[in-house]
Amino acid sequence: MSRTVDRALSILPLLAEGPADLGRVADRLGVHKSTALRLLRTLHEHGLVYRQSDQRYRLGARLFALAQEAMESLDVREIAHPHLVRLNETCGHTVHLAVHEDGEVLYIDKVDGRYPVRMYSRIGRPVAITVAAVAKLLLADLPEAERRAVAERLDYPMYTARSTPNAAAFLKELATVREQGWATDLGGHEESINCVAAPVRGADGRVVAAMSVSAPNVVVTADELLTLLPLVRRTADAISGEYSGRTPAKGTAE
Amino acid sequence: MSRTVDRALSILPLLAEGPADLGRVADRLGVHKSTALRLLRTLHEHGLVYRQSDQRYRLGARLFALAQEAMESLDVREIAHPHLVRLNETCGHTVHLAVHEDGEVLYIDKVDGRYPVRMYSRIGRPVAITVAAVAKLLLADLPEAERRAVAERLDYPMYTARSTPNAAAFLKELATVREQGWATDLGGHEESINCVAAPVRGADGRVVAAMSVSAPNVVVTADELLTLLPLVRRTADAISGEYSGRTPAKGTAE
DNA sequence: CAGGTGTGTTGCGTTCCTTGCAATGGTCAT
DNA sequence: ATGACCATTGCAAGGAACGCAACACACCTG
Repeated sequence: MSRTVDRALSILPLLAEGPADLGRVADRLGVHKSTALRLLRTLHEHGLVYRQSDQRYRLGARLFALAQEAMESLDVREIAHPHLVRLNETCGHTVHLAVHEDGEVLYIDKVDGRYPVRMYSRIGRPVAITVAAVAKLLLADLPEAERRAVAERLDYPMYTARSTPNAAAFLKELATVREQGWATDLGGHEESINCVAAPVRGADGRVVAAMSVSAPNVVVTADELLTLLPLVRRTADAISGEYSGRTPAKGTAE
Repeated sequence: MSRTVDRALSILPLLAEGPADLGRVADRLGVHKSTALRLLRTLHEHGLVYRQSDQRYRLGARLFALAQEAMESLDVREIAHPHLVRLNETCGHTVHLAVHEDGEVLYIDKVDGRYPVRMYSRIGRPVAITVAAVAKLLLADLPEAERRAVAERLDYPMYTARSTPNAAAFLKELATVREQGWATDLGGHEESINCVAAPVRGADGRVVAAMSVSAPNVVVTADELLTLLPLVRRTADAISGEYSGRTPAKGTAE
């Protein structure tokens, strides 16, 4: 909507790929160097980009601080965290918490399990939206029309043979998930990794977040992992209760 | 330098304080609502702000992803992490890693200790720059003129009775730190917490990062903590060696 | 139900800011 | 020294962002 701002902001993802010098930024933006320079300077003044000693530009410090503050204002995360830790201590597996935002699903918390899980998941990173159990839960809760719109818009990469192949299959899966109130990902992202997930709901019953437990095949089979479902659901419900103000949170004085 | 971009970027810290509606944003920026709307829309398109269900604006998802990627491109962090973990396992205390950027010092990694340390430190958060041991090391390495300039510009909040009171005292402390090649914070931030820190240096000898070990008085006295200094320095040196490419990093296959 | 107040949103003319060019200044090789 | 390459500056012209005012909409309130 605003060309100048639009260009300036386009610099950020560009720099996220790695440091770049002025010429490179100008080229990638398709603008004159002097233009790029002024944009970079403005970004620099706000601390969003940093000029390293070799004069190239990098993403800057303020970005961390902003992300940090944004993260903290997500109160689901604060509330859920101790529950995730407890669940992790009980079952030993990796636990994730994710939210939906503007057609993206992203992890906002993670507690690593005992067993190394080769998962490409990091806090703040977008989720493999077509296959992840948490994504299914979050999207399944959208109103019919929006769900359909999102499903049509997505790509369906075949990470494995069991990945969701297309929009139709995805919508069908979402219907199931919506029905049963929980979701799984059985080797749909990484061949050897299974997940089971449950929704966190707000006071109005809408799904505000989703949590999952992930474990590699070599440690527990999919069937064994499914036996954890009741525990996962109970944990999610506990978070829901606390989040919607029904349960008064015990001993979480921070 | 670019008014439009400048205004747009000013919205981000504003929203970091918490969600705000259009009117509020316009007021705080000192612009007309229609202007604020266009800026917010542009930010929204780039995913930097998110419009929540009550129509108010919040910081958005892309911010996390960007911060995440920025973090990953900091290769000191990658290299240092296993060393921090090892150090933490050895001594059991909380370990921090910090860098300097444009007059700010911020934590880029942290490994929590066994003993709960009531420290207001988070990854991505600015450090209490006038008292933190890591900050002293990073600033002590600046050229004389710049060091002086930064010192004059700072505020000197008295967190405790032992906080650095003013620029003169700070510069004196920096001189000492520069001389001895390590730094401490003995109750200068939190009455009951002591830290000891050592610098990580690049191939050219300049300080690129600093790491510290922090522990509460009730667990170890300041004197006891100081006995860890050789270990901390050795760890920092190991990171330095690996970072500057002298030591080939052992068994860190990702 | 009419009328008011608080929103967010749109169209448009004017102005000022952004743009790209060309020229300058620096730095590093050869 | 010389040339290549990069960042940086001043400037004139064109376009885009600005603020205004009017509209749309929801929510109270009498």
